[in-house]
Amino acid sequence: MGLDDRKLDVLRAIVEDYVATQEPVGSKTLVERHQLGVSPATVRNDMAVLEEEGYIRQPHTSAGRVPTDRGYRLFVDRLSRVKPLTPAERRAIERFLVGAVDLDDVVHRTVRLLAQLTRQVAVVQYPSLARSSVRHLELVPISTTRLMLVMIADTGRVEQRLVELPGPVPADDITDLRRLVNEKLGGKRLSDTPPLVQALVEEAVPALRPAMATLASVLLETLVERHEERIALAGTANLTRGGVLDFQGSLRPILEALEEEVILLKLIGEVEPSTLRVRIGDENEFDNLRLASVVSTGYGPGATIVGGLGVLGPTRMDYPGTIATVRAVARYVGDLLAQN
Amino acid sequence: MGLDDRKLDVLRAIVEDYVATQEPVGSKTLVERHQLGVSPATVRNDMAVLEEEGYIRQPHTSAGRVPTDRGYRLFVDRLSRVKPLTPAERRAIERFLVGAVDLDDVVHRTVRLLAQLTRQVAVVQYPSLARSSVRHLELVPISTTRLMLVMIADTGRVEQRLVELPGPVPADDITDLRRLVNEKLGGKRLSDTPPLVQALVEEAVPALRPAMATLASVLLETLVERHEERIALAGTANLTRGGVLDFQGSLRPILEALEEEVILLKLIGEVEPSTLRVRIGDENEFDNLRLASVVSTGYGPGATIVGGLGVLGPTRMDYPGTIATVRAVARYVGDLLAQN
DNA sequence: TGCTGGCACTCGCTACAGTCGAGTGCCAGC
DNA sequence: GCTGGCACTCGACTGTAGCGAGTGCCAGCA
Repeated sequence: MGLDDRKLDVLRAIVEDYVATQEPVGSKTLVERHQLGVSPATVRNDMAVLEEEGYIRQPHTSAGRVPTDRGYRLFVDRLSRVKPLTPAERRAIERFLVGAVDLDDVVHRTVRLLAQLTRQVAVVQYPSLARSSVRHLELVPISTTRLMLVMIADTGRVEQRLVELPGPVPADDITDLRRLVNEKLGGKRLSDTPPLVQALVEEAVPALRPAMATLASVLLETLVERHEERIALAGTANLTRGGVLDFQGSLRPILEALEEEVILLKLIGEVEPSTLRVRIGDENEFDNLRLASVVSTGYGPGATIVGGLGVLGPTRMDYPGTIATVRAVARYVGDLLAQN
Repeated sequence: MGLDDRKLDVLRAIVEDYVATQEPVGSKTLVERHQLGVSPATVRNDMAVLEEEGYIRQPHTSAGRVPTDRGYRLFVDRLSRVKPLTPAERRAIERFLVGAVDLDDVVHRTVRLLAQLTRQVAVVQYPSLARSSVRHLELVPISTTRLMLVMIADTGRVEQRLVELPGPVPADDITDLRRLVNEKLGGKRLSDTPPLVQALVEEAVPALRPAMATLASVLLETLVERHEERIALAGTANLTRGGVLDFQGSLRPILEALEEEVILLKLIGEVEPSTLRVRIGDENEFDNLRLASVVSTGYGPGATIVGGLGVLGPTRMDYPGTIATVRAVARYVGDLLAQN
């Protein structure tokens, strides 16, 4: 059962060659291109074992071998050697990210950078509101019964919602409301706020309670429960690299998945601290992504994580390179956020 | 040279059949499906003339005819009959757009609705800042040398930028700054503001001039000149309908074009009042879109136009249906904006 | 003059047969 | 346990043939 070192070498060689050439790789070309020190026949025997164990397969009887999802998994877990970024890549990252004026700017630059470096589809989640705390809440009167609630989070995230008040509220009262919400919610994590928000209503003077109740419900419903996450996407054109071969000729399921924020969030949003996740083909919980792999990680200032980012591509991707790039970009973005 | 009525009927029939079936249409099937009142041989003669004039062409010698870009153009201009929306479609529009709480919400719902109804790629431009006026400018202190500038436009558009002040500014002075900018810019069109913004600096008391100058430059550079437009996109998966036939099998150029905001803005952003534009294949100024058609129009409350929206699809698209849908959605969105 | 039926022709599509060659599995021998 | 040799498989490619949708042209007719 156990795969000896040479069999693992063979698997690694198969993965590397197939990723590079997109063509099923045979025993002869394998020994030509890699220093395996044995003959094609020996390699064939090893291949037979690898196939039996489910790490590689033959597209047709008289063709070379192709890695299976399971083969890529083993490759990623135990065989791939770390591929450090080239100096050019490091410079590209720095040059791309300095000069970002704004969280929006940071996110957009990051997603384009990732897409460009990995030549794949890149996805970046804005810092999650649930992981942010309130820096400031601003109430801007629009008319006597309408105001704009603007929330600024410590992560730089800014969200606004129109609030339709139950009745006219004079300017002085708005000031009171503003003071109260900032006093009670300022510095608090949004995920901890629901009880605090409820309490707010009780603490308001009776005259302000209806207005505060509306404000509270807007805060709870729209900022915390719904729509709270945002996503940026770039590089969809990269799906067409590698011709019709990847994704079995139909981009449709992939493009459909990319349109669903919910799916994207699941892909890159579930982040444990300092972990990088690789999901290969079937390991994805969405059927549409059976032919794709996702490399994702969390990012944030210092050790805390405020959001996720990652890339999506064909299972036949350069895992070591992609992993290195995703990790590096996440670190740079984290540093950038820490500076603010 | 002139095309008599029957030849135009033949062209119309060819376009309609080809759009419906995706297959080159021959003289025999044409007379079977349409009441042309003449024999296939006659139709063939007409087709020969239409081909000579460049309205249709033969993919290969022994195939049926296919409309050229020029043929579609004639069809759109003179032959297509208006196709009213079905009640179901009207209902879908209403159901989809009511309950939008927010400009962001309106735009997102609109773009998804358009994509769904037309089954094509939909593009919606946020209300242009250049066509909006300032409702309110809010300055929210973040630290002593930093503040968040939040601009609320009458179109509902909200933009914010971080402003790095040249030195510490006390809270009272912030209040003065806020009052001043609102006094001078409130109600003004952003496209008219550059001279006003310059004047602002002179009108500030000397102590506030440096801060005001920074503020002014942020206002000018980031709100007016750069990044001022935003775009929402949906329905890219629809590009894969019609299999490999449309777009000659390569979505790449299309996807690349869709990633460039500049291109999208050119496509749907250049709007003259109450005009609907159809650009067919070669008529597009971007090479990447040689195989695509774009149907776009402006929208806005009442007669004014604040932005553009439209759809992009294969040249072989249902022009009458698409045109009707785009027009209807634009009107509904305009009404929605007028209510606010 | 304009429409029509008839007819020969074109040419892409499909099916089929044959060849080639990359790649395999297996086996005997070292 | 590795190796060379060998028979075998099967996809890719090529060439041929028949089919059929569709055409252009022409003579005849209203």
